[in-house]
Amino acid sequence: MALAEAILVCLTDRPMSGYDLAKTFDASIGLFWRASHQQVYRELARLRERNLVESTEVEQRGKPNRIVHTITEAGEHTILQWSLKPCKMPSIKDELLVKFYALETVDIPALSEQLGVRIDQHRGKLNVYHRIKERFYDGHNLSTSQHGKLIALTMGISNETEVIQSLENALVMLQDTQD
Amino acid sequence: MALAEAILVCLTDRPMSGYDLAKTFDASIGLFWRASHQQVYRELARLRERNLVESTEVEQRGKPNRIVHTITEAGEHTILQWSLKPCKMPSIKDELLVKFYALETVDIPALSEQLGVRIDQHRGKLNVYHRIKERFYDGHNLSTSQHGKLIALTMGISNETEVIQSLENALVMLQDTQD
DNA sequence: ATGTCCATGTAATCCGTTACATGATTAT
DNA sequence: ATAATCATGTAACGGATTACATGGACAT
Repeated sequence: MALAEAILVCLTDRPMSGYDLAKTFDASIGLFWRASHQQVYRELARLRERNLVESTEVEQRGKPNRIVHTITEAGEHTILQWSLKPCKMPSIKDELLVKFYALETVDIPALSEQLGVRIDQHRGKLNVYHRIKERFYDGHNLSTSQHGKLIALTMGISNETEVIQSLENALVMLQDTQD
Repeated sequence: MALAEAILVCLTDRPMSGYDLAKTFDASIGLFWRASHQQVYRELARLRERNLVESTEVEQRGKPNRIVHTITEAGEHTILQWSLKPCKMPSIKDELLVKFYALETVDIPALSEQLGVRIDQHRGKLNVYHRIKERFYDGHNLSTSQHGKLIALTMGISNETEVIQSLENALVMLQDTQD
């Protein structure tokens, strides 16, 4: 149940609407924890019930009103308690690897193509990481929170770099099979 | 809905009981797709309804009877069709990275410890990969299916190796923060 | 005209986890 | 004695995905 905590973490930065949060889960923190807008709205309702966030409606002209959520002290306490508990290993579910596992039963040209697509997706992610790093975290005198984000980003970059290499290698190995 | 396909893939190797499959999802194919025994049993019931597997009870002495599931032609056709469709990107959910993202609000000694635990878990996985590779896939003249499994395993090994390195690096960066 | 952005949600379904339940055999 | 292994499942709950729904503003 770490979606609750991930949302609270985002709100330590600044108060946000559900819409803002959904976008955040599509970009920055979304690099480490994915969530759809439906999940975000549902979880926000729960957080409000548990008094971990406070919500106020803000009127806007020409646009729908926003409901802005602010973390409470109880919310910050929840994050600290959560930070003391051990983390689960991320659970692996990768169809592409299952297809390699089943190479005999699978269409190999189709798999090659899917490998290519996957490589492009990881290249895209790597580019995003690089751009974020250059824009926000390349200066000196980083705050603690910036430093943490930089560490996470650094892990993301080296991981994507490695994944791209090993997918490219797999593509070569796969083409060797076809001859 | 790739659990169905992952089960079918396992059954292309040989007919298996739910218990066998659960163990397989805890080891070999479980390196790329995790599933609990409850999931396996529920999905097997569905596969039987869709006529993608056939199930027969085998009597045993001194042990509970086994229900052995065999893939049908329709089941093999399902795998082939599935192999033509694009793969989803694996969805990322890593609490540890979220904690780095929230470094300001988090207990740093606790996070350090959790990093250590995580590093050990990945070292364990890497050892398992190496042992499997040495035992089963280090000879020559591999069949197509063995070749596919070797490719998947090779990706697993280089990924784990890289993850361990970047977690160790993160530990150093975290200790620099504390001074 | 068409589509995208803003902003909120509900409903249905499916997937995943945790706990419960049974009961004999074999190893320490 | 105690625990692990073999072997099957059910039940309850919670998390995630997909589709549906609304409606104005603004750009092409």
